[in-house]
Amino acid sequence: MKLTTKGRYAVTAMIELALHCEDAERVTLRSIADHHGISVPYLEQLFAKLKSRNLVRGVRGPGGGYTLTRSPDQISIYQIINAVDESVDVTRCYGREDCQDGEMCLTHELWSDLSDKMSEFLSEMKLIDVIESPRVKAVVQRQSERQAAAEMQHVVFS
Amino acid sequence: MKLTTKGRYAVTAMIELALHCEDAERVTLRSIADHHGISVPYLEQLFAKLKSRNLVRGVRGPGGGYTLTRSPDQISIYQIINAVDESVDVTRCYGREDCQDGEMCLTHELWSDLSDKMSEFLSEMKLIDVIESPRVKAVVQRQSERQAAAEMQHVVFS
DNA sequence: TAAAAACCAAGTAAATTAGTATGTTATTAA
DNA sequence: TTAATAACATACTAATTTACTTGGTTTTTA
Repeated sequence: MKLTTKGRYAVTAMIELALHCEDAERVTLRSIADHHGISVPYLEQLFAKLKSRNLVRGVRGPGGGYTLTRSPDQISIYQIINAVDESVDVTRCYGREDCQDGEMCLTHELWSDLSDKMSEFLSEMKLIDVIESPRVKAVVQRQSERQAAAEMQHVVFS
Repeated sequence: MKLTTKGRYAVTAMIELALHCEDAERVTLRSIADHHGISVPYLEQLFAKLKSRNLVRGVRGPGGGYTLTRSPDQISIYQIINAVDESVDVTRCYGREDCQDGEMCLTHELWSDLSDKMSEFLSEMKLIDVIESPRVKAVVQRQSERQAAAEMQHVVFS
């Protein structure tokens, strides 16, 4: 279990999909990139992994984009973070004198205990729990209002 | 909140101190380094931070080493991890168009929510909870048996 | 048929992690 | 009093990971 900004990017991106999954709207990486200041190819790398774990589905061509494969209550934060942050080497102690006879060393033991609890916690936390938190909802509300205004301007001037 | 191998090293080292705190025994960085295959100067870096957060006390000279400043039920895993992994920049979105007017953006909001829950979880988890877990205890038991045998040999041959 | 988007691969810059080297200072035990 | 031990300190380096860049191809829609 590792928790870094990389995982945060993935969760953030998945939230964007979750916010548009009701109307089955496709979300482009371009829009996520613009919204959060991440480069498109970097997102592509992350989405390749999310796709291989069957968390998202990609649709090519104009009007294309990504959607969730399941509803946001079926996808845990753990799954997302685990998809992009590949396995950490908890096995650093393997092959050392302290760890012979197939017995694992103290570090390994205790960290995997801790890691398990962490994983359990993040497994229970679903995407829907995050997007339904009041604070997040308030921000989404403000953003969609602002976006509506921007779109209106766009329609007028294009 | 960040969770990497660096934090794991720090927790591991603190466990070593916790295991010897009853008899007020001092633990040298040398012994931790040998035990876990980490370099002494790297541990020194970590312990400088642990010390500045007042989690450990160092005693110089022969017979010296480190001890905990408090009992293991007074030190949380969160405190340890936070001491060595300095603040992550959750503020990547500051200053962008989306985030004007002092309003924080969605990413920031949801990740800090997640981060808070994580921190809460790790704050509740004390050093003593880890060293008292049955699986960890079993390993400590085996190690101390083996160490006793090694020490006996050492006495005989030195 | 042109544009939009996913998809793909290789390389690079920046940051972080982990380690090395070379000290000094304080303390203890011989 | 002196040698050894171990904390404390600083600067540099190697390795790894993170984030980005570049330059494509393929698919699909308007």
